[in-house]
Amino acid sequence: MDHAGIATQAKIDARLKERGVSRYDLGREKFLEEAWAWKEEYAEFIRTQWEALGLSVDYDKERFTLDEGLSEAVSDVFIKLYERGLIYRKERIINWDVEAKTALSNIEVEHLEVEGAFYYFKYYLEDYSDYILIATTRPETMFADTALMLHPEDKERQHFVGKRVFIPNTKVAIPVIVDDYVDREFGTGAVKVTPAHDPNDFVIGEKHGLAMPSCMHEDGTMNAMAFKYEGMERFACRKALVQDLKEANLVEKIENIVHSVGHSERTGVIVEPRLSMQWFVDMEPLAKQALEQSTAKFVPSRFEKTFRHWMETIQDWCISRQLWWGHRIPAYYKGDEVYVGTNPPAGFIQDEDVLDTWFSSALWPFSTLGWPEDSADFKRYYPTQTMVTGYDIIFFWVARMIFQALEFTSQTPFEKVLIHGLIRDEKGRKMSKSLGNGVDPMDIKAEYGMDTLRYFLTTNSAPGQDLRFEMEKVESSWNYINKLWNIGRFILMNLDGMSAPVTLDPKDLTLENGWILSRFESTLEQVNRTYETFEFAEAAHQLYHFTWEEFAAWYIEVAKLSLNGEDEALRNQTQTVLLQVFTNILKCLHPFMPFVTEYLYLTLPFKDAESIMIAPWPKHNSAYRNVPVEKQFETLRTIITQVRHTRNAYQVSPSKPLPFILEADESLHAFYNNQRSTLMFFLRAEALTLVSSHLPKDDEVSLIGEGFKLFLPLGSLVDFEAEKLRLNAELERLAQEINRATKMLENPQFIAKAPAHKVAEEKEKLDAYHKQHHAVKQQLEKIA
RNA sequence: GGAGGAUUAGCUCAGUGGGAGAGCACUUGCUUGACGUGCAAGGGGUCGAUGGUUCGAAUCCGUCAUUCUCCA
Repeated sequence: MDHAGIATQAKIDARLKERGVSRYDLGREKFLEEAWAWKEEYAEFIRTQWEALGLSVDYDKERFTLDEGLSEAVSDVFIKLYERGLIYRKERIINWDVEAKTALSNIEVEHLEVEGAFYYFKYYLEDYSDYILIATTRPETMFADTALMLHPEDKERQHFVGKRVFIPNTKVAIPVIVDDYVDREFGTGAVKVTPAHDPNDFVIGEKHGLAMPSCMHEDGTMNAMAFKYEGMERFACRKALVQDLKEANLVEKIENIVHSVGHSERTGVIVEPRLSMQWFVDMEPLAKQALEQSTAKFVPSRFEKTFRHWMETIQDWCISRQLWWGHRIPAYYKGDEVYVGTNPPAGFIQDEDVLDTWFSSALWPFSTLGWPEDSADFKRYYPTQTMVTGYDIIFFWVARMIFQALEFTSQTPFEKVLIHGLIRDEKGRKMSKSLGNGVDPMDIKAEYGMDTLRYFLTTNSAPGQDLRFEMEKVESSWNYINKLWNIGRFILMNLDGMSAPVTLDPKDLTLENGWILSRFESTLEQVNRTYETFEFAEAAHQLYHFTWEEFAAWYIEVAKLSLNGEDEALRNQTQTVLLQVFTNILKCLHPFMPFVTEYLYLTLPFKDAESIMIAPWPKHNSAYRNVPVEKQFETLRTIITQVRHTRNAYQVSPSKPLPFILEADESLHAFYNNQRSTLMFFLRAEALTLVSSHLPKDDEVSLIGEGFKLFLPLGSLVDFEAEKLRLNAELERLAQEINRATKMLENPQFIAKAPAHKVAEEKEKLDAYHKQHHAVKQQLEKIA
């Protein structure tokens, strides 16, 4: 956890306000006591959430950025950077948050388009003989103007140079100077210089040795320089001032514009550029080093560009904050003397300010492991493997961790950076407090359980892509978990008479047992591969499909026959397969839904560990891979599906027993006889006649596939003409397929350039299509 | 001004060189001994437009359009 300097201090200030006191009444020491109490309270709250989320982290290694060890690391790094000349203290224009009353770094400022105006004011010469027109968007800063500036080649207005003009409606006169910094094309071609209120003007001010007064207090109200406006809030002052100048006929015009204005990411207020003394990190050498030496691999890789571009255009980092909650800067002053270190000489007083929270977060990968001590954890775990965070945190955290790690440990702190998207609301909007469209994970937990939320989040997110919160998908996740639950229930209800798992010899497996074990092998392969590459949604999709469409919809249904049968050996084999495959599914799903998988795992008998959390990951067993068996089972599936389809199309009840005639090559009769009971059950057959050739009749529907022709005597239900149309349509479809494959295979370029296995694949397909086409054609001829 | 996403079924989104996929919604049927939170069978898409690379492009490259985000 980090100490979230500004946010936390704001919370505590608010709490104190309720009690009618301010932090200044309390004093720094008492205030920090309050802050620590607040921290303890919220840390406990966060821990409760980690637990609720089922985070499988090493809870013993919890750290806090203000812990003693981490604080030492911060101090150490500050001092070393100072000694290396990479930290300096200077007066600069920084981004000032008038509400939090502290400096911010550049990236804590959010630029928003807002409606504003260009105000054109008249700056009269001291003798009122003429005036210079100046356009400004921030009238209220004019009291701190210290010069007007013209371009050296501005011939028309050369007579102003060297004279003085009045700040409008005041008796304050400022000089007119020249500098080719002025853009003659922009605005009125003349600018006012307000060094303490604008970064560009500050540079000019330094160059020309101008005074740098500020006309505002730190809370954004006007000071004595603003005369009658003293004490007014800056924007109230702007309004009153413009009104007064209008009345004094000092406003030429007002042009409404939309422009980009910096807002504090912390408090939302408009940031005030303010001249003040702050500590900075000199970024150029650190950024250069990071760009040259970082070996961190971003996933998805395009974020590497984001990182590099930011590093290439980086500005110095303002690290001091005018707060009490944080790491106090280890710098001490006595008059003009500065001491940076841990043992200040007598009479030196420590800097009042603290460091940016991110300054300490940047050290996280190594400070949490005991650095700067050469600790056992540091030796063992550093550098780390994977950093996981959102793309909005790349600048704040990832980039800073990388350059600090390279500077202080000479290593990239992690191998990979996994970047995820943000969760948006149902309408695709960013969740925010002001819109009130946030979703509390604990609400979802209360209604659907945490597994549902986790599964929804992980399976609906593509790498680096935002995710829309959708209740339908949450429900769909919940349905899936319910399905798993019911599968578990079914298995438990069907383990009667099982004393122990039996050895599964691939040679002795029933067709369905061989099929599901083979299918699990290829599923596991995909799951392992996609987990490795962080494609979690893909891994989950594979498991979802396997669980629902293959294991539940087909395997379990077929397995019911042996489970309810008389053959004990067969039953035990099936029970073992059921248990083995289901346990493996649970293990593979455990990272997505830890709670329900653990519960089901513990409920099952013959488990291989005390908890699924420490159970071994499913192992590959290539002996189970069996492509011929998969093909055979596919044939059964095709036959059953086609019959179901036909019943549906002819509106024959799914349960009405029918006689079937199955025509197949002699070589396949053994197989079909073997599967006779399965076929008869799923076809709801009153009879199944196996023949080598069959002469079809008018009242039969014929279903033709690879390796079979199936005839259903549906009697008067059969519309002879409709059947012909259907078969012709089938013929047409097959002809198209043949055409496509033939064209490919006749293309010499394809044969020459395509990979051999693709060519072989197409040949196989073409072969199969030819056979089916022939069979359907024959059928049509026979019935015609 | 610079950079990067997105554009695929009615909706929300995956897929990223070899015959268009999911969830939800929709249509038809089902008191099937785990599950109606379900079961079975379906319908629905010239993958934003255009040019190119390739034997082959939704997928790679160029241009344009619409839209979102980040940086300045």
